[in-house]
Amino acid sequence: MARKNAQTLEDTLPDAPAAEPVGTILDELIGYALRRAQLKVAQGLIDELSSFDLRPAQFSALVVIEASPGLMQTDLARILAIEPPQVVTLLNKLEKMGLAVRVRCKPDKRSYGIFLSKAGETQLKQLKAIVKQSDLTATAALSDEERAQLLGLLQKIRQG
Amino acid sequence: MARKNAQTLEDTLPDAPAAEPVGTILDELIGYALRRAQLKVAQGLIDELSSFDLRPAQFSALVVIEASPGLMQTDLARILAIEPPQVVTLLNKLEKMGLAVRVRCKPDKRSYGIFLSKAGETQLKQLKAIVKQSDLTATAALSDEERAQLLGLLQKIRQG
DNA sequence: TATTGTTATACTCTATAACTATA
DNA sequence: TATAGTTATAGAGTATAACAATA
Repeated sequence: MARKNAQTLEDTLPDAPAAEPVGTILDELIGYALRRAQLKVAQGLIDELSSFDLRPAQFSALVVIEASPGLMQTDLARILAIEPPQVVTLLNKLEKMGLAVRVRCKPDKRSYGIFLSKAGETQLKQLKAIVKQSDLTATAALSDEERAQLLGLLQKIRQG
Repeated sequence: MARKNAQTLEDTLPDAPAAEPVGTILDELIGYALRRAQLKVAQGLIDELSSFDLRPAQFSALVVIEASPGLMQTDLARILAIEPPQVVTLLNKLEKMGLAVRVRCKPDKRSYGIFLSKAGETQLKQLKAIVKQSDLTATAALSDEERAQLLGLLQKIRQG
């Protein structure tokens, strides 16, 4: 099936296209390997979270809010490395779902404190278990030691 | 700077939000670490390629075409894990830039053979050096041995 | 009937500029 | 004047359905 072209113009062609770009510079690029691995892991997560009508970024936001209750939207934007307008959309969704709330309670009346609702706290407990399991499933080819290694290497890149 | 909220409603709050989601489940998720690392590496690459009016996917396509000259658009879609309509847009751009050509030369008259132009081959040589350097720069925090380790782990995930 | 390439379309993500209300 | 949040908008990336030409 993979041998049906390149008979006419070039008959000195290397080989039929493989299912993956093997033997090219792409194999040596961390960036390309990152993209392909991230795509795969993210897809599993997206599938899992879709049952809850949530996206990965929304889950991350819930986690960050739980860890820093009362934080401002600018904080959330900075921590998640997204832009303030994206935080607005994201929080509107979480508020509409009853998982988080904006509370106008700061000395600075321009800002809100962001908190999880009781329902949000409960939901997040369940979500964390599901997301952790999804992460393990997507990386089932790795041993626990390899996972720890990988986390360390990725964090070096992020901080370096 | 990181200590200016949470004085009113909750004074028993943990701590001011850090610059990164440290101490949460996000730190344990391969998926999250992948996303953040990929974002950083990709940004450097995008910046480098923008001088050539190219996107990362277009560079990848040039590499795959060089490795399998004469391949069909369906092959390219499968190898790069993108959808056929995206291949159309991508190839239109590469043809317009004079880097690649569609040649109607197959026994199957529905398909095209895709080839690099002479200019494309020349350009790609230069691009490969630049992209490789960008990849090394983005992962400057890693040793050569760590890079090889990381590549191996990422490919395990992709294939697993 | 199935496949190659294409068009049209839509939905998400991302980024920026401009507005408001506070400071 | 500067900042927090918001709105509007536009550009990519991604996915699907439907079509024309060919098999």
